[in-house]
Amino acid sequence: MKEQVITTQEKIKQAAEELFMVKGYAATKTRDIAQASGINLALLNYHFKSKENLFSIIMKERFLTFFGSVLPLFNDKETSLQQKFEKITDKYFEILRQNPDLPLFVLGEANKNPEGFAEGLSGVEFINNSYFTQQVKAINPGIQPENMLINLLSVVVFPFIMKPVLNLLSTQQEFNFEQMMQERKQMIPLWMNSLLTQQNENNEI
Amino acid sequence: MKEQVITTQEKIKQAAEELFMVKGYAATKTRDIAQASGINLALLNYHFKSKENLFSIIMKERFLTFFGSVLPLFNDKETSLQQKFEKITDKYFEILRQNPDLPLFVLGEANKNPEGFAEGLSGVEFINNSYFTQQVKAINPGIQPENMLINLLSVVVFPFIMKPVLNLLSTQQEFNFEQMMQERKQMIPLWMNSLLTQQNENNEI
DNA sequence: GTCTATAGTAAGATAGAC
DNA sequence: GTCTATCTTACTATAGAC
Repeated sequence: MKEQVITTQEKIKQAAEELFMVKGYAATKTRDIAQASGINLALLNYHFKSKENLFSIIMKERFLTFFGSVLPLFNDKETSLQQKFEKITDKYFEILRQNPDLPLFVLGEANKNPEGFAEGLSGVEFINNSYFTQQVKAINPGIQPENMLINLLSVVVFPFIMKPVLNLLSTQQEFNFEQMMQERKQMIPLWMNSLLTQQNENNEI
Repeated sequence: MKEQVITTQEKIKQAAEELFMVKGYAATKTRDIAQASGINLALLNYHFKSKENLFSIIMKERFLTFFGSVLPLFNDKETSLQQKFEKITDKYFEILRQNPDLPLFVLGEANKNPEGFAEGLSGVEFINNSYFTQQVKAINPGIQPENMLINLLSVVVFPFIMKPVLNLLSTQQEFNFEQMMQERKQMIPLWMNSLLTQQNENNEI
């Protein structure tokens, strides 16, 4: 185990990250960051030059956390579609459990500042005609592959985004977020499978 | 057609809504709102007392737009599950096409301020043991009904939230958001159907 | 590297004339 | 109802001592 010397820079970054994620850029004040870091306001500017710069550094790291480890799985030539569904689900659940505020932060910023967002993603291997796309086309040519990508990300990520809404449910009835997520993690690959292979029978229910 | 007299209050509210949605509360300055409304800063406070108050009014209206017209559909005793899937999808697509920034705004605020969020939703008929829930249990007791609720909302709403990400895709290949959404609107009810009725066969693909 | 003190500015809100 | 001008506070950033 490497010696855990937490530098001042690290302390500031961790505190800033927490605040930016929860309150957003504009609502986070440099004084709050300084206080949460246990250091002085001037020191923040000494280390990071400006609030804008500090934010930019953190944002790029978070973008990579959100996309970097998952997108490559789409292009893996060694795995079947079924395996992709499983691996992507597992990986994302792991990431999102540790960073529940990540999706809203990343997607919110992507919305407020699309240019900076695109720039922050330089270096990320993208979906562009990925192997995933080819596999979907091979199995079901009747569906746009992008829609399978979206379906998968939707059912994995969205529950974390709507957690506050779900918590409203839990005050009204017996409801357990963790228990629900466990079922999801297990079921999502099967669900994706049945989406992909459904035969448009449209059997009335 | 009623005479379209847009009052000053309306002008301010519309401008403020636009700005709050795109930039968020803290990043939106009262001077920006005044300018976008074509009126003066003082007049904003004359009509709405404070920025906080103006925001609170707009937020509550948006919460109702987002939840009010859709949640009752879950409790409709006259419609089958299949019909619910269709109606909810149609209704939400209609709302979200007109208000593409709505989900991020509502869910972002719900995250930053859960108390105010819950408060703003007083009066909304909720899912609490809805007829939808009973129908899901009847057809497939092996799935938590909340997870079907989440699945439906996920595949409907999440594409609007990740639109900026999808736009990145479109710069790399031929990709049309509208075309994709059309397929989704048509397919989502069928997808939901096959999720619900799948038999856990786990056929390898 | 870290602090105190302060400069400089931006933001929300109000006073008071019309 | 609407405006101009102004008050007051809060914020980012820097200067300068240690």
